[in-house]
Amino acid sequence: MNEESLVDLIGPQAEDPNRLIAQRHAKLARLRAQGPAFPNDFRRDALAGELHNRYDTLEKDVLERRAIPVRLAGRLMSRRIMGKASFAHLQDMSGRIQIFVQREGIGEEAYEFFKRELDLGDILGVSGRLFKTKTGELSVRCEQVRLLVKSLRPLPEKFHGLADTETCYRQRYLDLIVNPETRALFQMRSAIVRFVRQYLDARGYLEVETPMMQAIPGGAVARPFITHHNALDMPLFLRIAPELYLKRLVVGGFEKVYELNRNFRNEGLSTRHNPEFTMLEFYEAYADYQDLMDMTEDLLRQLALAVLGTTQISYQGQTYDLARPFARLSVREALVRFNPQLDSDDLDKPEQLRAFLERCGIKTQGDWGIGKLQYELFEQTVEERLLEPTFVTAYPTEVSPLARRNDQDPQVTDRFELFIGGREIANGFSELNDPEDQAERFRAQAAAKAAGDPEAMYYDADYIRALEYGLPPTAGEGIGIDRLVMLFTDSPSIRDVLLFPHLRPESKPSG
RNA sequence: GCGCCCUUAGCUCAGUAGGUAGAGCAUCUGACUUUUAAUCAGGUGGUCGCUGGUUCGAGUCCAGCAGGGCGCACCA
Repeated sequence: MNEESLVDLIGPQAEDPNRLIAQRHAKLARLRAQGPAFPNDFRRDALAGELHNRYDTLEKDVLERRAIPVRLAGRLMSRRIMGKASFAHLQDMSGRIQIFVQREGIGEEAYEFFKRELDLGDILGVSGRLFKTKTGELSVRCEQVRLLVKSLRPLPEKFHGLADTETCYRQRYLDLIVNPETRALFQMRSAIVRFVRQYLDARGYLEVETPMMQAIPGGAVARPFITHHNALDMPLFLRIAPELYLKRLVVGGFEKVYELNRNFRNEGLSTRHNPEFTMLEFYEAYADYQDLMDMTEDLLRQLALAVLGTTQISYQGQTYDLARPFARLSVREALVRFNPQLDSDDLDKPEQLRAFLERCGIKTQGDWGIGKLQYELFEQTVEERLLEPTFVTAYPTEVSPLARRNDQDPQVTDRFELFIGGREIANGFSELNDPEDQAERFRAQAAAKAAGDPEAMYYDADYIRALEYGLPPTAGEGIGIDRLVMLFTDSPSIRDVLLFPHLRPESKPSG
């Protein structure tokens, strides 16, 4: 092409510093000159993946005889031009299929257009008939090829794909176009979420939606995001958990409820933390934490079978078999087992326990009670070593402000956490439904907040009022969906399982 | 917030000892009617993240900044 006509056609865009983009702008300008450049009148009647499923096994000559007509649309992902015939691959939501374009088949003018004006990344609509090449690949012998959308930016390389992690996160659409593993991962995520919903629905649970914007953030120990409602001129908090609302619904008579949606916590980012993340919480009346452990074990087993086809899951080089019964042990047992130097009697002696923590290099605070000390020691010395699926039970009441006290030992709660691969996957407990006990624990939390702990809970008077009407004996549980997906997709970072993970803003979009 | 590492063509990556920028793919020109990382011949393409410093000379050495990755801390 000559440079004069290029500037005439498209003006300043011809000066795009990127020559590849400028060339495509020029092609689009020529297209505009001939009519609507972004048509929306092409209709397809087939998908690449479905055609493979149906016809890959059909004999070459049978396929040739039947001459099955198809209309397909998709993105041009590869192209091999050999004189008067060309092969290319179209990619749609279901996969890829090869198209065969001949001058003989679509006419001289259309073939020249195909050779001259199309680029990788363009979106095409084609019609033709199915056939198999001499190497046996199911393909479409095109009778028509239409350009539906001109792609103005070149795609990443066809062979290596897109490898730059930052670009994958910032421009996930590109990652999805060129990296089939990324597509597969997010399809897997969707399958996991779908299965979880079906599992709970089949057991009579009601899916509900409770407020994401709360006047009093509750249900977890974490810092909230704060926003402001203009008309009401009041602060609102993005929820850190739906827990207190879900239990209000159990008070209201929805005896099995769940919510699977986003929580927001104003804390650091890491390979395991994103400011917004997806949590499943479910509550069942007339059940206890033991019932939930059994159910969780079954859920994960069924889930693995459904989405992976096996109970064996591989995570970062380790294999775990979910078919084997999950280990169960108490916080106390775990502390003793993983801290052989620890005298188990010292677990109940604040001074000795604090000294032990300090010897382990764990910084303690003066207002920590025995429960907090035990919990910190557990987090620092046990959690990451719980590789095989393990339920840990009997968490200290001091660190479990919403959980029911154990009848034999009120210093601990009827609570469990599930660990797999050293990561917390689930947290559940028999719910505290004694309104007076709950009010007392809220007061302790509110005191801690007043004393400067930004993560301590607020006193939620309406929640206490709800409990005063009577919360049935109930068990509830939260499962971090992102971490579950990480586990099931062998992903080392939470960003790999979030379509659009949180990143600092780009200084200026480029490329 | 702290520590370590990374940033070179549209993409994937090289870049020696400080001496003025390379490959493959993509793109452009030409050849080619069953290719599939098509092939063959020829060409274009760079603010080496940004700013400053050292030096006769910096992609390379130093400092600051930005973005990213990993770890720590906080947390799920």
